[in-house]
Amino acid sequence: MNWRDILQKKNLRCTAGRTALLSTLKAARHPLSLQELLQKLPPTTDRVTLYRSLEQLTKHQIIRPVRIGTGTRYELRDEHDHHHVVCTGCGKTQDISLCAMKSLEPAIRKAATSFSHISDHSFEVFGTCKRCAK
Amino acid sequence: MNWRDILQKKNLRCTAGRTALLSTLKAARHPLSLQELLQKLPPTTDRVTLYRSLEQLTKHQIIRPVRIGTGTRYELRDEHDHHHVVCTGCGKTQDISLCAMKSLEPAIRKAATSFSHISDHSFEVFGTCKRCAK
DNA sequence: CTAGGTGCAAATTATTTGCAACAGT
DNA sequence: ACTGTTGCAAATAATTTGCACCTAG
Repeated sequence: MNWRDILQKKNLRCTAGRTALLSTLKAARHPLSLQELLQKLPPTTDRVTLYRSLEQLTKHQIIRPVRIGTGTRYELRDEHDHHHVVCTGCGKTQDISLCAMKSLEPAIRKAATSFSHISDHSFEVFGTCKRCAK
Repeated sequence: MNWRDILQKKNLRCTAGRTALLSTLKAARHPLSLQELLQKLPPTTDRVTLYRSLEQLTKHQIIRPVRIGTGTRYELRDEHDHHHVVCTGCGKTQDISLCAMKSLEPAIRKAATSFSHISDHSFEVFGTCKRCAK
């Protein structure tokens, strides 16, 4: 499935900026901050447009904000069977291919008594990478 | 153990501002944003001082930043056997008294091959509260 | 054609920094 | 006293808003 189809399915227009953004996120294989995106995307990319694209794509569940350290980063939402380990020293992240929700979901649904339904979750693990530990 | 002891143990000075901040976080029983803190703390509280206090207390592991929705909120770090369910509609949070790390830790340590050690984690669940679902 | 998107300017808001005065131990 | 903390002013950076123009469908 290409970007065009994904966008159209949500009634979003397929523009050059958006496909560039999505491809960049895809290529990165780990969450990118606004800053990082501005660096990787063509220099003509407008800050404000990027803000708005991220907002739209997030709202339509195509990407997901991941809150790491101080800032927010974004990743494609398609593969959510993994989480991240983040180095508190240098910010480097490594994927871990397990999903916290898989095992915990039943208990959480039972515990979240004042909630009507659960839609998403975020799980980040923090530590020190071998490089920073030296 | 009172705030004075906790602060002194970390070589931090026990000031009125800090104890007020800690007591407020304690009383809230759920993570508070900078905004919320400014509201709850005495009106003389300085924004900048609050930023710096939060930074210090975070660095010394007395409090912990929790990234929810758009912003960052803070909570005491003492009881970490719970997580939060956050309503994406109104921001309301409910505690769930289970710890994601308990069951997942062994698998995570094994998977995080490029990490020297794991220090912390954050786990947030998003959903819609019954009120917003209507 | 026409509603959704974009780009630029400008307003807001959030966060950081420098420095002199102050307070805890 | 000595050093960490605070408060204020001011610089920076981040995010939002308005509006005219553009473009995918």
